[in-house]
Amino acid sequence: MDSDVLDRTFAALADPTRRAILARLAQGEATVTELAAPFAISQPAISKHLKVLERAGLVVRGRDAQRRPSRLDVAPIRLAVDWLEEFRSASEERFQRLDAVLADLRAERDGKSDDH
Amino acid sequence: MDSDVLDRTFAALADPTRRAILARLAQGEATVTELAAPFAISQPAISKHLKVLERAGLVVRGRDAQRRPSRLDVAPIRLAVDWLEEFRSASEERFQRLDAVLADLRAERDGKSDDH
DNA sequence: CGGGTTTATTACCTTGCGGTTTTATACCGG
DNA sequence: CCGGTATAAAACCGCAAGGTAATAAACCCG
Repeated sequence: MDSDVLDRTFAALADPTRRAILARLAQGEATVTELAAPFAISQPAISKHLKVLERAGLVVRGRDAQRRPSRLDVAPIRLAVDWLEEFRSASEERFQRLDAVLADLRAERDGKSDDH
Repeated sequence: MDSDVLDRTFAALADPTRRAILARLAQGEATVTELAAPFAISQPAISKHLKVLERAGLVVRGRDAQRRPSRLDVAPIRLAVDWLEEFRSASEERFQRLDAVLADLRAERDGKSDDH
């Protein structure tokens, strides 16, 4: 299912620490300790967050000796935005149809005949 | 904090049942039983999902006798899209800077022929 | 009033999340 | 080889999510 990707992506985004990590990674690669520095939580907690981001495909990890630098992959973000945009346009389309109906009613009331 | 809104919005979107409910509501108001019909889960489960969507501000509920029709509010969606777009543009901006650096390096190499 | 319909509430279960501390692993440099 | 550094893994905790079944509450209609 493609739905699982959205599940994991939205779930990954639903945490402020993880969003901050992503924002930091938007500036470029970073190691775990670099990522952990701004936060008041422990290093294993950050590693867990990274694993969540990795499972969502938002983060890819490399290897540089002891370090495991993380870098971004925005592909899942694109999928999420696509879903949101399609959803929003679907709901707006509905309002356009509603507007059309209201316009028809107005036209009929004002005596103008057959237009649809 | 404005972050809580994002937390709740992304968390609400991280469930396929809730995304389906939202897609259904994009077509117009619906009652709980109407929303529950397509799913194999019980009515209280749907009511719980609706409460999650309501807490995220994505759904507003009315009253029509026994019925509690749900309708959409896309405002939190807009916030989520805003965050995603800003994030994506931030990461892309970084790649532009990287491109600029690489171009500089190339220019220097081609110009001064002063390699090491 | 009383029965039917719609929805919410309650109590409960299981699973997973976000955090901790502690311990193990892997690697570098002197 | 040894000490320091960076990261992962394990075991545990509290708590909330997502589900169930059963019951209550609110409302219409005959």
